[in-house]
Amino acid sequence: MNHKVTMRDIADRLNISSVTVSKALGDKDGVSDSLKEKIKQVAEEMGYRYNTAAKSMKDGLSYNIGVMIPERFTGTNHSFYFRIYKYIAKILEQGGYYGIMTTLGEHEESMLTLPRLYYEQKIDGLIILGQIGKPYIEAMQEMQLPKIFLDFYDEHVEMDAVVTDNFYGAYELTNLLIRGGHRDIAYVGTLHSTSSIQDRFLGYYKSLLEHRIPLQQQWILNDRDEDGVYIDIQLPDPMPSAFVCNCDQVAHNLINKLQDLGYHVPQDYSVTGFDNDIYATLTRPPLTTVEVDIERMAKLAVQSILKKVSNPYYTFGRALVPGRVIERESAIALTNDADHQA
Amino acid sequence: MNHKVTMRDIADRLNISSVTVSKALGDKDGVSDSLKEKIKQVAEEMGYRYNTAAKSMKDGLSYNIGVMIPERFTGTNHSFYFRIYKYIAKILEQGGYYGIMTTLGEHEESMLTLPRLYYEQKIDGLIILGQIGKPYIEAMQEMQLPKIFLDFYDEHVEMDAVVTDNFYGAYELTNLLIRGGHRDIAYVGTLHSTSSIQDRFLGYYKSLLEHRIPLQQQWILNDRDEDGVYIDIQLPDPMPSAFVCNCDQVAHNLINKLQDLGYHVPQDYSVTGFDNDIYATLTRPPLTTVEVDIERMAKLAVQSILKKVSNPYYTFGRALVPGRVIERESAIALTNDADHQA
DNA sequence: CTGAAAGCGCTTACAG
DNA sequence: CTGAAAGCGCTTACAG
Repeated sequence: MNHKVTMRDIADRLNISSVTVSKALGDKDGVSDSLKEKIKQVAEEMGYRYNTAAKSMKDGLSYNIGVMIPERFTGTNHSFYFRIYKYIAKILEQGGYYGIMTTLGEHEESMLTLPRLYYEQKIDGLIILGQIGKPYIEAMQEMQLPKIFLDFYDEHVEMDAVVTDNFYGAYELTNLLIRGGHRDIAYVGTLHSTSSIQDRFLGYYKSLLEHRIPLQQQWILNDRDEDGVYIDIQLPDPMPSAFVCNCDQVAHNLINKLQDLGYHVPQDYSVTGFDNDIYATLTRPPLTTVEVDIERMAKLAVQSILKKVSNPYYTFGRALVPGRVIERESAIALTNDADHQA
Repeated sequence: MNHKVTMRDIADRLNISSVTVSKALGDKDGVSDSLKEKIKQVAEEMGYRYNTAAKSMKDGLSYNIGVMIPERFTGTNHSFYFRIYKYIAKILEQGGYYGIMTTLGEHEESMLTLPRLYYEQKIDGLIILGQIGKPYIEAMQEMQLPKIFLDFYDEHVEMDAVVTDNFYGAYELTNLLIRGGHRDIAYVGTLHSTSSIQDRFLGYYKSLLEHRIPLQQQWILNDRDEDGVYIDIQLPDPMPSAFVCNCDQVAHNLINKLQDLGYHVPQDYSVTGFDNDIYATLTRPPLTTVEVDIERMAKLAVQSILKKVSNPYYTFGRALVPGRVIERESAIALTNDADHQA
């Protein structure tokens, strides 16, 4: 491996100063074009590679952004996390930054342990990807570091957040069902679990309100426990004609359960999902759902955090990324002759 | 943000030198216990955070390991990549390192563009996670950097690799089918696509050989094209009684296809997968498959790359991580009365 | 257009 | 046990 080539080595070879080499390689003014060319050429020849650590020390920036993913919620949705992290990493790289992912274990979350990344000044900003508990959110406030929430938010703390427009997506989905003649529509999701579940519920509720359909408490079905672990969904009695599920995976679980009981989807019951993730196309029938624009969320999150890095006073509140309803086969219009009371 | 607290600030506050602070905080010898305690306390009070960049410059190490994932293959298997990357990141962190993921786009792969991470000395080592093309593998040889392959290998280059014991896993799975009375067994996977597909095929073949069952060329079925994109699987005529698929997703696709044609799995045909990923439990019936020990692969990969960082001459060749056969419902013993010729 | 000096925050080797 | 000096590789501000 020999000794690594530095600007000084290039300078020595050309009998010039390292300052000039620095200027040339950084395409700064103050070097004649001919010398600049020569320097770049020699740098190439000698296999010079820029030393980021030196730059980092100079300007006190690591050029890394942390992405913290709470372990509690990754259990279910690997594909979403992988895809969005991939975009985040790629977009950061285009901006001269790199992403460092860290998972927040349940133990660290409950002990309010801040990430090592922070204590080692490894990062200039932090994207928190996925819902974390309030105590931890509060503990994080002491971190002297720009940070944003991605894919969730918390009203009790003034933190910038980038989220899908969950409210509007669920509203549109419910409207679609109502246009299809459904009036008995259940919502599947534990309301206090995450901001997404809550906002999707409210979109569903808004649609009911607009169509003057009363909200039935017994048609709000829990899908997970306090820890976000899926539970067996208790079917209500009487049954609705359609189920608006808070995510594709839950729609998948529900459809499996209905099918196991001998029902047919969508003939007996219409079911909708949310996210358009792997479950949307895997489920049979494939799900009518809302596609989350993962790439745009990643891009907005990266742009926002980088803006906050260069200006710590920059805030934007809550940025909504619109989704898109995708109609597949798990939901159909209600036919007049069918009677859906169990 | 004020000015960031440095060791010098702590030293000034206590009227000592920064050397002593460095020793105390690094738990080195040469500071009295009482002073050491005092220094740590003041550091805490002042909100001191260690500056990794300075250390990096000092010893020429970034304390980052790159993880390169070729984009060409991530399309299919997000869950695997997410899980293994999560483990890699976690285990690196335990070793005082951080992971930086970078995807290798198809364009970069064909243009033989080396990752920016390398040119910026951002990493001390590189884990290449997922099959890449030979030309790129060769281009990578010029990188002065410890690197290992994870989840694949290439015979033509002497590179260390950590892989599942694909050969043995497929061998055991095929043995299981043969013990169940199957003798007409097809293999599903495009042989020249990846080392995993090839090795799993060879395990299948070894099992046939041991049981003196001739290999039938028409029972080796392609599942993807040159670019790794899944193709429609052409069913052979005559049909076998069982299919050994090179991965769970392909088993999933095959089962769907068989079911669409009106066949029943496993009553009409037994089908096995490989990986025990999300498809294994999603598919109906759930798949008999081989569980890949992702955590152990990640751990071994991290240990190996860190060993190579501290000693560039360390090599270990090809490390095999054993898998584990999991019997579910997609494969059953052949009953005597059934006749499986189409 | 070119370069000597200083400094970013730490650590190592050495002197007291 | 404590600290002054030097250096890691770059860049910025200033002088020539």
